[in-house]
Amino acid sequence: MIAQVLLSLPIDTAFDFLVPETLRSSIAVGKRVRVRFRAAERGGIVLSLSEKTEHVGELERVLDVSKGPAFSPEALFFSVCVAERYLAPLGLAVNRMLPRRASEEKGRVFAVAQSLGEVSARLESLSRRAPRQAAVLRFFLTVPGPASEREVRIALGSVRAPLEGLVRAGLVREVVPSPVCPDEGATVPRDRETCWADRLSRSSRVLLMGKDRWDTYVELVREALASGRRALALSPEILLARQLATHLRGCVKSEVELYHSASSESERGGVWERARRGEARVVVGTRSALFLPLPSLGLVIVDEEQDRSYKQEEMVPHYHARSVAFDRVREGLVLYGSEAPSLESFHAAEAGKLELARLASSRPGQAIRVVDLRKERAPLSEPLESAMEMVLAAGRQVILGVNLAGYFQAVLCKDCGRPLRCPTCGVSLSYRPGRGQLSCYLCGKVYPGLLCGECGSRSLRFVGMGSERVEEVARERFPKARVARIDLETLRTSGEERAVEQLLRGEFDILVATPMIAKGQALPRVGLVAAVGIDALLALPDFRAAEWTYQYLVGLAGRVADGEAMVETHYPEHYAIQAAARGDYEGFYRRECAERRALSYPPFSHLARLVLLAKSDPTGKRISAALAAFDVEVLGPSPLASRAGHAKFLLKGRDEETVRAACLAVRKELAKVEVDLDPARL
DNA sequence: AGCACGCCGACT
DNA sequence: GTCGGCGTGCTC
Repeated sequence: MIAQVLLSLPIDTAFDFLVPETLRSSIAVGKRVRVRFRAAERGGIVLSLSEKTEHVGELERVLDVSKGPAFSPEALFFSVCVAERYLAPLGLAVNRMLPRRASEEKGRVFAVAQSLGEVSARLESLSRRAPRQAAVLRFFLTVPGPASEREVRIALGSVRAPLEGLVRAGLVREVVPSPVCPDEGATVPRDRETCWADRLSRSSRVLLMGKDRWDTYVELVREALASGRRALALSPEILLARQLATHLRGCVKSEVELYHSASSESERGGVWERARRGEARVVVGTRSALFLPLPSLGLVIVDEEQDRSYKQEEMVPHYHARSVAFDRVREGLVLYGSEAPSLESFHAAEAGKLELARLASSRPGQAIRVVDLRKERAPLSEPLESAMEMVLAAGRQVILGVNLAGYFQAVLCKDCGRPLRCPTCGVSLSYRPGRGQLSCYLCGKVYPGLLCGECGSRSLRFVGMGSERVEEVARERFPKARVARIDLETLRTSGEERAVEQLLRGEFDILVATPMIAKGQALPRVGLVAAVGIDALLALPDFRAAEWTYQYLVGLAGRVADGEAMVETHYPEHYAIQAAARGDYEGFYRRECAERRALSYPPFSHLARLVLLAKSDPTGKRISAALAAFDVEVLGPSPLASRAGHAKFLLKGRDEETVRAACLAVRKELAKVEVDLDPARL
């Protein structure tokens, strides 16, 4: 027997290895194996098994078959398709999707059996009476979803007795994976105008527009479970995934698993294996959850489908979860949800590639009041300040959405005019007023001395409003209000859990937040949201800047259920702001389509972004020459801000296939070229 | 990836 | 003359 193995190397080809007699019963397609390759031991994944080999010469033998997480053949096939579609080296890409370790889940699995309120109420008395039980209970509160006895034991030592005690007290219950779906027979409302049951049974792709989409998700998940199939819901980021998982847990009887990149390797491995064994029926996660080996998957939800986080930028494969989700299920429903869809998706709906469904029950879009900053002071204009006063006086909350973290949005050199950037990250430097120094918020590097890195000038201009500065201004103007701030930095220091808790419990009067706040459910105690400093977003050098602006404003306004939304801008006439103010998606869509069509940008073309790393071709001559044979428009080479000395190209082509072929030709000509098909930003 | 091989520029 | 950079090819 011979195994074709994809090694975790940046290579496309699989290599043949001999399967020894002793491993024949344990080896299978999708399993992780160890092999000897080039006199070193390496890991790999079994792509296929056969009796023959094309290889001339001796074959090495498979050394070991892992007992840890493995692909199902179907999930492996999907992963290979994604890697190929995005021109990623198969070996690396596929190996990356499979978690390395799984918590050895021998033994029983338990979960909290009562509501959070009930548990916390009982926790206090338990702490005095039975401290071990209290410790175990606290452990369950810190982990998302159920935990095995072994996991608890690793954290707390021997826990057999306290666990039994908690089960007797009814606070914790054992989770028994049953072959029968627990939601079978659950009543499903069928009086909706759209009959989702039909859509689940055949293959459909739907774009669902509107607010309050979570009710529909619940209905669909129940429906999928009732027909004995699995459901997967994707969120653009961990925070939202966690909230959606909590919501679903309260609504469906099945366990809801959470899967994302911040979970530990063994947690991910645990979910992966429960998925493969068919025990995980509902999974909520970020984009990587798409590769879970869920058998008979009947429903994939892509919530906030317009979000850029669905694109994997930092690692290969540079896949777009929204695009590949389309092909994740054969028989079943892929549902894209958004209140302000991406142009690509709405265009697909117009072209008949997606069915369009609108939530009739949905509340109308929140109107947004536009404040003209040419007549008002920033960041807190007079209309905004008086609205804040009223809302605060009524005991309700205010959210100020700022586009950038840090103090100022940029520091410019007065002499050479350039914005000061971090040489390694390419992003604008932030100014720390307390310490009087410049630092990079991405890598954290501090640049001593207030001077321009390019020309050495000491005369600098500080422009725009970062979240820290807005926070400071808010504190000055409203000294009695509790002012909180959420951005990457506060999340890092306080931990996500606490930040979200604080947000939901509402321990603030004024919350200053970066765009991460501009998605998710409405917050009941919020009476006013305001977009402050939106102009920097509108001015971004990316053809999607207007789309992002529209989506940001709609998302931010969506956080207020009953109250007011405002936007401050120097450019109130801009169509993105005007359309967002009216809640007029289609008005925005038509206008934006005209812009995109004129310059043939997506959805009227397909793009690829090439980054030239080879030193032998610094001007990109060879690339330009290789591209000449293809029907693609080539923009560039242009210098890459994030990596000094490198150049980038942008390719535009009529269809994805043409662009991919052109990229392939470039890589054949010059190996050291990074290819990003379908980039989410330029 | 990591290593061997082979090709051209500046150096004890 | 070579040392060494980098680009290319190969690995079961």
